[in-house]
Amino acid sequence: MENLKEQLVKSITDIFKRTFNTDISSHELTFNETPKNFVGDLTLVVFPLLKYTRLNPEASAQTIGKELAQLEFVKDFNVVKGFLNLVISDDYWKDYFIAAYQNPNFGKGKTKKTKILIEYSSPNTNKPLHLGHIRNNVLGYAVAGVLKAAGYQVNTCNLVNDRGIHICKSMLAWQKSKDMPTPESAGLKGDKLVGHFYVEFEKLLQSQTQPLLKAAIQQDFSSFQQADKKLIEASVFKYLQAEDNKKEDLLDTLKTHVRNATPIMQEARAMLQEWEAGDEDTIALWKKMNQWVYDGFAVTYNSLGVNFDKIYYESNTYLLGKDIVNEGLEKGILFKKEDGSVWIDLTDEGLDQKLLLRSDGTSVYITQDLGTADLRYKDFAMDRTIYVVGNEQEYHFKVLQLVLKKLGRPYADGIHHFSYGMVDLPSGKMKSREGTVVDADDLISDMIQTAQESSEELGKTDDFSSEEAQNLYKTLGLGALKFFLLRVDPKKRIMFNPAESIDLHGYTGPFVQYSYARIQSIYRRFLKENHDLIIQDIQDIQTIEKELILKIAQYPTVIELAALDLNPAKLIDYTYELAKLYNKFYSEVSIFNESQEVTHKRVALSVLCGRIIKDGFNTLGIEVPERM
RNA sequence: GGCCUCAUAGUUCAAUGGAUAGAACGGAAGUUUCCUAAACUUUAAAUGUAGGUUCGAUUCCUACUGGGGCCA
Repeated sequence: MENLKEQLVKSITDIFKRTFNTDISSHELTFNETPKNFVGDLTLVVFPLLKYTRLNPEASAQTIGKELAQLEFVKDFNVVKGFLNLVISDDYWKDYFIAAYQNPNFGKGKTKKTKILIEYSSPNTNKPLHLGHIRNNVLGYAVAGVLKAAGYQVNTCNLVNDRGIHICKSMLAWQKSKDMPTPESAGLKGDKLVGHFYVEFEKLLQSQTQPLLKAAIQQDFSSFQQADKKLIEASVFKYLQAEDNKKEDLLDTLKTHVRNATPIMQEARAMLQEWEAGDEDTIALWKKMNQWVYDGFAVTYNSLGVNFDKIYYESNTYLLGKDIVNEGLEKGILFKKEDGSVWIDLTDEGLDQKLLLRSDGTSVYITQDLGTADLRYKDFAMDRTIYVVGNEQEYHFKVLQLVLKKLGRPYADGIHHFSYGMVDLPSGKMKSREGTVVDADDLISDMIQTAQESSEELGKTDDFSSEEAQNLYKTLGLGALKFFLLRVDPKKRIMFNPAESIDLHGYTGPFVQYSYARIQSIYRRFLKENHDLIIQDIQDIQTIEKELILKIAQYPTVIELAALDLNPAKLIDYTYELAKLYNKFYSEVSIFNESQEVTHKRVALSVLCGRIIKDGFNTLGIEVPERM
């Protein structure tokens, strides 16, 4: 198909040079697939070329069409308004099909030198993974797969946020618990156990905040420490004086200040300082609890089938970030305020001033990201870095890239924030405090369960061994889940309704998987009755077969475009269209009980469709079943 | 307050500025002596409002309305 378009572009450029005496560039030529209701395979849009032809649309199209009809593979053409529809000869499609069938790398892009590093997943270690993380992981894996398929040199990494106040909160709550349980003693996955104590901390914090807040609003500040008093007094004053419509926001601010002033928060901050100072007991506890979390994450990652070439830990990179901040100060790119905090001024870039190091010298998120960025470049020397991170952090990444640019980092221009939309519930955003978070492990097992119920109801697995059946349920359940997450444009938000389980019919993973299983069934039967598949003596191709070949011919372009746009949804959509068209083919024609030539041709066509479905799905991290 | 983003059938999603806006679910009506009916066929149903740019706008620009987010 690409080849075909290239040849057409070349011919048309020639025609314009010869007939109209102008040079036109290839990007002025737009080819579309001819819509169903018109005759043809490919359509050239002539409107943009009128300025060169100085003829009306019909005449222009006619002129070009007559010339193109000279080409061997252009069988016929017709003109409708400004659209030139080209009919490509059946021989061309037949040859294309045979070549594609014989090419084991069909669809793959040419090997490219560009090295790309993709960071995805990047969890915090204080809570278990939820549906939002699943979207991140599935997208990260799929983007990596698509880029590999397009020929890039791809590595993946995971940056684990393993240090900070949030971890200390879980640690502190655990210490305060009566029995200080382990995952074994509690019978819980490690990440769930640590997450449980994070929630416990929040409860404790809440119980300390409420009375203090009440007192503060009644202007009783006796329980606050001297250091907090000023800020809270001011905050209360503002709140009491505000007009009604601003009260809610100001109350939130006040609440935050009060939360920070509670004894429990002070304890947590003290623990973080001990950690940073390298206190042995604190470090030991931190290591123990993080290990529980990693063991838990490993289970979830394994179910999802994702993996990484390298895992970075912020505890190893945050100090590097501080060095970089110092470097920036020396170079005069950053500046220090009176209180000792370090900032960058980005007002010239249309942003504002941004904090890079707190007055007490502790690092903020971006400090660590600077350190990680340098370290990664040492490790991979990549041309492009793709950060798979939610769109709530767009501002953060703008700043990160600008800071690195100002510091003259060679990799700064290659940074790309792959900004994906949040997963929303009908009630709005997932909020852990309100208990509306959809847990990753729960959702995965729900999906597998749903697939099992559906399969059993249809009696599909009656003759399966129990291991085979379990594998199928997993393939289908995860296929449905991943397809559901990948089918939407990554930039857009996804709506997930926990009350309805993810569909297994229609525009879904199992639909495509079903087509694949059918194809395998056909191929198995064919192999029982035949030795070799002979495609050399194909005579002619029927309409539905040609439709399939045209769809097949789009595959390389789809891979290329999906990589260019970093959009796996394009590949998802394509696999669905191919499967749908195959199902139509399957119901319209019979494959066996035909002449040998026809049977071989249709089996080969089936096998090629199956190969593309499998290849496309595997690229996206989705499995296909041999039977279902 | 400043900045970013989204708005398409009842619902969830598509549509490099191109022809009569596609799918899926849900609704209505059909298909099984034949390779897997988790399928196939037919059918009803949508571009938030008002302007502008263009041969042509769901797409680009401006304002408005209504969601979501970020910064302090």
